[in-house]
Amino acid sequence: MENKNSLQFHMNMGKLIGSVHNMITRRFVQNAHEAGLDISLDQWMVLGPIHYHGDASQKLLSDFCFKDKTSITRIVNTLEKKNLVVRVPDQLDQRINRIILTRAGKQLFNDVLPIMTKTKKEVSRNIPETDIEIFKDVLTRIISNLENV
Amino acid sequence: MENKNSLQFHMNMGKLIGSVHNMITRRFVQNAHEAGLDISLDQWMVLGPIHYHGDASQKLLSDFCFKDKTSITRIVNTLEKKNLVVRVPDQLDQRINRIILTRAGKQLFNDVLPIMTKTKKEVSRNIPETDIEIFKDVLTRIISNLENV
DNA sequence: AAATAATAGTTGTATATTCAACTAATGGAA
DNA sequence: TTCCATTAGTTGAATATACAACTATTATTT
Repeated sequence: MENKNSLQFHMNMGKLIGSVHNMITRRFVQNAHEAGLDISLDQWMVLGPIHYHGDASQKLLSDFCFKDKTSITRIVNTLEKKNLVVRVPDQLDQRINRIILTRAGKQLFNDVLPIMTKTKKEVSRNIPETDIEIFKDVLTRIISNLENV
Repeated sequence: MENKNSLQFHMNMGKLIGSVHNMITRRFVQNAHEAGLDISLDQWMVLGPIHYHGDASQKLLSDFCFKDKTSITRIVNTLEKKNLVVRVPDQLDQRINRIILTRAGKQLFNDVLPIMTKTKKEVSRNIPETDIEIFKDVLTRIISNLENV
């Protein structure tokens, strides 16, 4: 583990991304927990679009979040169990579920916003804004490299 | 979903990193599968250090992979079930498991190396090397921002 | 030497992810 | 209009993650 090869392995991009992803997830949950809020980062990633859209279908959430429809099904299950959202069948197309925030869901959304801001600040501390921009740009390029193949 | 706020949400860093992480994981597994190999990215991330170190403890793997010791326990379980590694109790400290590659494990390691290279190439296609360097640097900085708090 | 603290791993519980296979509803083509 | 393909969502099985609580072993302290 002490030679050059191992260091190179250590710095592998996939591993770095995975580690950072896990760390951000953990930090977000911790910050939320300290504020007395019970929500995971993935639940938040789905709750956000539900809030902005108003009556998103699960398909839309799936596309928007780059998550499998299965994942959306299960996250919406969890949110529904917590009484944060409800599934309402679409009037015109019976295949579609419209996901609607409950009052508690709206409340939680507003409570979590500052947690998100705090987490973002902790994550990007001491990193130049220009590097953050390049960082996001690379992420976006990787997504388009892997998206439709 | 069509206004400025939603776009901003869409471009959220945590979400981007999560999406990219999932996409790379999926692509790696697909590439391995096409080559007739059955291994996940996380299994590979643990198998690599086992190979380089020779007789790594689970604690070392945990530190090295930025994964919880629980995760290591379970990934090693999986690798053991597949007869890729064995747990050997340390002679001096009975608390420690030494994780050793089997012949099949060494074989798989060598078979997977080109898959890793291929995946890396697909991921970083059309992205300038200088941007990749900044990208990795930002990832490393985020890790140190979140590591010991 | 005996009590206590620290370390290495495991197990239980809850959440998240993917793929494949499935149901149900919609839309188009013969 | 009937058959067929597509679309939206669910379910099952396998893998991965974190935290808390646990056992067993080693190290430290009094």
